[in-house]
Amino acid sequence: MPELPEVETSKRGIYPYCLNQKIKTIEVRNSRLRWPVNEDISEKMSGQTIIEIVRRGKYLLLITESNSLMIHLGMSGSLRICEATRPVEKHDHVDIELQNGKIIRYNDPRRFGCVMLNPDKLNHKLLIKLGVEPLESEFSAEYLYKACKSSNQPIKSLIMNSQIVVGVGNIYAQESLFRSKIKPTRKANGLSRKMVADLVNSIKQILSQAIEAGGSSLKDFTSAEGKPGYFQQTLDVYGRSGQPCKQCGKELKKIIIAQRATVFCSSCQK
DNA sequence: ATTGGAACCTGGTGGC
DNA sequence: TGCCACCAGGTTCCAA
Repeated sequence: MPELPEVETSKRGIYPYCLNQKIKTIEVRNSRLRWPVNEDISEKMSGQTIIEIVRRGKYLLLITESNSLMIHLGMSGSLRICEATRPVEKHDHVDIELQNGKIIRYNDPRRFGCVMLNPDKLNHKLLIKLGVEPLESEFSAEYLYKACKSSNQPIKSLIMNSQIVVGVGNIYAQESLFRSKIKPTRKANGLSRKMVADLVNSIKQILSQAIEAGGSSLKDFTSAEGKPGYFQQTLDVYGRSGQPCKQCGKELKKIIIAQRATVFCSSCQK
């Protein structure tokens, strides 16, 4: 369940192995991802050096002199660094082989992610309309308050809208609303400045903590498991429907907002 | 224009 | 044990 922290952790995990490395070749075993992997991806990227690695929202860009590889982990994707001799496992769809003998291996059971050739770098169609980064200073109380004022949507839908702010998925939307004591169904335009400010702080806090937790598991990034461990962090509401609220003990409720399960405390969250 | 829902896909779980 | 329905998750796109 990759949210922004897992993508950031993946970036940090592969960074030391592929910065300034030349791409030898790209092997595509299954090109049928969210968008088909470009047929000429290996041809276009072979021999190019990765000069920069950028995360934008949940997209990861391996930037070379003339192109970039745009990777999204979707809902079940993961990256790992491994040796060329490592046996291929189920759902290992793409290998980016580097000159130093390492492989960046993309695995994605549900194939909702993508590996795309992108000649536009940050100007790609899918990136251009993304909202602000939640951990940057542009994501401020004023910014979100302004967005809220013009929206009649439930606040949960608004913070999950990537055109407003990127990287807040279903888990952290629920957690940040709990932490800032806001009911997920509240209309965005009905929130006070104070509530919005609290929400912004909660989102920043929770994402930073999750990245930290993921970072602490980075030593395992190349291990057999290959998965960042951010999800081990304790969650207050996500997936805890029917269990007692950690604040007040009342039973947590589950509702559906925009087809997404949403757990909250009807007593703590107003 | 804004919002709601469908679609993509697989693995895991719970019910019978 | 098998089979089936259902759910989870992120994002785009099409339809009210």
